Amino acid sequence: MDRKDKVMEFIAMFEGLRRYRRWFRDHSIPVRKNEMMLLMYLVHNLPSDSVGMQPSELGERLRLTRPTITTMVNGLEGKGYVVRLNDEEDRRVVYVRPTESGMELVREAQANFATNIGDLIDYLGEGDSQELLRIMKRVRQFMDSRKTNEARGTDECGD
Amino acid sequence: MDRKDKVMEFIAMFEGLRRYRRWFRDHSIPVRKNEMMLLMYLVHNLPSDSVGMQPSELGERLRLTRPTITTMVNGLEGKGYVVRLNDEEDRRVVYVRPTESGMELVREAQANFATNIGDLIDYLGEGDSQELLRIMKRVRQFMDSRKTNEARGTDECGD
DNA sequence: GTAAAATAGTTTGCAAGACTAACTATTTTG
DNA sequence: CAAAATAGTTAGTCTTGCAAACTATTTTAC
Repeated sequence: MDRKDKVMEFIAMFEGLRRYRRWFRDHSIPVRKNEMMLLMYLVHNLPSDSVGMQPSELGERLRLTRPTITTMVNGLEGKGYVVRLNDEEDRRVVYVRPTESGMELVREAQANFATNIGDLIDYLGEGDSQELLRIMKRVRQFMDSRKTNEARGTDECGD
Repeated sequence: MDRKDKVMEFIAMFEGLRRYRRWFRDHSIPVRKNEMMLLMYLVHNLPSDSVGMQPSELGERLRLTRPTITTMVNGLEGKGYVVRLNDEEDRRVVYVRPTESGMELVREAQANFATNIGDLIDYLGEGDSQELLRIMKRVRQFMDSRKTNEARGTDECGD
């Protein structure tokens, strides 16, 4: 395959993927989709011994800027799905922590997500879905290294 | 791996990817990114014997609604990168066609895209990049079949 | 052969998502 | 201790994309 064609195929692939969230547009959930994603990330990736995750760390993990995280956390906090906790050592620091009701919301939403994404996993089969995850982790690694290189000298992720 | 974990991994994968476009945020290009994507699609997928592509078809291919396509075409037309042509047989129909300057813009932008995505392809290597495209085509197939099932009885793509 | 339905595209108005720049409050460093 | 750095927030804005309602044309059904 021609190099240029391959680049175009990659672009088409990424474009097609960007709108995957519509699969599980669920009007019944009481938070926005990006808030739901943040909450799910938090529930699944918060170490059990940890009091919460900092907005700045959430931003890095999800590739979003801090102001964006602030807005999302505001929404979730207003509805009682997360709480903000202050660090008494370093009073600049805030920890975000899901509440019981936040964890419950994630459990409910997961049935919905699992149906759609589960179907995809079934469709792909064990081999290809495993393989996809493996390769996509490498893509993510590439993205992260690229971001680090470009972030020199700027306040934040810089783009 | 637990089924629920796998679903979460897929979600994290998709989320991380959604913002891939920032790689080639190029402030020098004189159109919006979504307009650029439309233009690239048009230039690369318009059969050489065809006078242009209909907005409705563009919408299907790119998974966007017709009003969205209208807006994007307006932007591109205003800057002279595409033209609208009327079908004399069926006067409801419009064809969108890139101009010379539109094709030139795509050629220029491609150097930029090729650098970034080309680096990714190099990073992944021949095997994994080929494999990724193959699996992602299957993901897209799944998405398309899913969309068709849900679109029954609605005006348009329905979500 | 015309009235109703369907189709193609557009206009309008809006909501979600995410950004930058500028700000406050704290902590670290020279 | 003053200056720089860090964490988070606020304010304002831009992009993307949608749904609903509209116009114009063509097809269908009686």
